[in-house]
Amino acid sequence: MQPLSESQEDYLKSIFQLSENSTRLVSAMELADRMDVKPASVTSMLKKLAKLSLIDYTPYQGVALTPSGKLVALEVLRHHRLIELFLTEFLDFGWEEVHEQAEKLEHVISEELEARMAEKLGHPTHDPHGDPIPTVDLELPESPLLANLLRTAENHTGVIKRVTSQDRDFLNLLNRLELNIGVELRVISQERGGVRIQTATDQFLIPVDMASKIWMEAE
Amino acid sequence: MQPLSESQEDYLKSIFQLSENSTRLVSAMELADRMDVKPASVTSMLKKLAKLSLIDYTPYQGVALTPSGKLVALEVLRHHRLIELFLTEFLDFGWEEVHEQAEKLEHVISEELEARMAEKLGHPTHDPHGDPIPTVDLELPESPLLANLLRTAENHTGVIKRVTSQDRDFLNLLNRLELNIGVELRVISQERGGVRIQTATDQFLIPVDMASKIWMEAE
DNA sequence: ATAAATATTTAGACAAGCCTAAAAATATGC
DNA sequence: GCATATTTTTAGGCTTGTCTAAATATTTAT
Repeated sequence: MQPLSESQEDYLKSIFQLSENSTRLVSAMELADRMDVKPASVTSMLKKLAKLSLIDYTPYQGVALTPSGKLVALEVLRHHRLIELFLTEFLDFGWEEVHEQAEKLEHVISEELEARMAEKLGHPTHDPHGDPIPTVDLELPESPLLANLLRTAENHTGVIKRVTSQDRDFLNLLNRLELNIGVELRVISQERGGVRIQTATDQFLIPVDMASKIWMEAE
Repeated sequence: MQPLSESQEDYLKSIFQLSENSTRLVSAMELADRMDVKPASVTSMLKKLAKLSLIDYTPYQGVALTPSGKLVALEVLRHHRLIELFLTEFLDFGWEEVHEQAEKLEHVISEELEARMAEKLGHPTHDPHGDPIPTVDLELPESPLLANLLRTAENHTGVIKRVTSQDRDFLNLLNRLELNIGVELRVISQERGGVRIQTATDQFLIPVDMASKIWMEAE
């Protein structure tokens, strides 16, 4: 198999992530939005990826990864997440800074460099945002079942396990609130405006759209 | 100034390196050879770089960097050499492995990542091959005067300070001969076939084309 | 069920960076 | 100094990945 372009890798990665939590097909619009590209561009790339048997593409219906397309996506994701963790662990970057760097680096690191980073990091299973890192065999590691903060029972105490956003401003906000991966908090109440929580030092009402990005270990 | 493409950066870096040890202009052929591209492609890129005021280009004569073109070249070179050193120091790569990785990474690391690597490395002045690393102000550090092994006096004892080749096979050969940066050797004799040297453990006749890549601190 | 709205695809264009082939300029050898 | 060889440029073409505008398909709402 010939090497894929960075753009092709990005499309496959996006298709994977858009379909990760469902079995439905991914639409052209979704891809266009996420990749910040016009729908017409998506269509033309989808035709190419289909010709390479990396996706199953039904015009007007949507797209799904084939097994080999999924492997490519997982490989890129492994690079991305190892890089993010490496940058935080060895170069003192904050979790809010590493996504942008990783977006570029993920396409240019060799398998050898991937392997060395994994080794130095002790073959980690999760990146600084709590996202699972595909194994060297390109399987997603078993993650404990997580529950969204919006669905965490009142009075339950738990630990933040994952934050599903790469938005710098949002992550910066969480930094200032000391709401990082591993932090323990208690849900005081679920309210129409969001989730009222108690941390070691403070009480906050976390607005719905913020809370929806925060995941706790399931009870 | 808008961001340059990887290709443009590569051209500027090559022009810099081809003209580093002389004041003469760089020819299109030289560039085509070094960049593994046809001369016609060089011409068309030179026109673009000239329009951006990154080079002074006289058709049929050759090309030289302008001050701003030189800054770009030094920036890329700084990235390249910091990356090489980082890979050897922190990820256990050999000096023969790092050039290829750095060729790709040099174009995609942020200024922030450059700064963190420099800091972790203690603001180094030379890379694993003994090549000088441009400072953060984009000036080449003062290097002690070096003498080519071919021009090192018989019976002189000195230390290998620089190897001006990135060829994997050549560097691998030097590894097996234990002829690395910092190794002390004595020149037994300059011969028509090369340089006969004495290391801690062995005697070798280093062929001319190998010796010409090896540099010793000047006497 | 059909009209209106939305999503998708097609058609055609463009920029970058490469190519080949041919023309033009420069350099070399006798 | 002229003929030949070499180098460089021009002209035109190709691929990748994007775009806009228009055509077509699908979905939604009445």
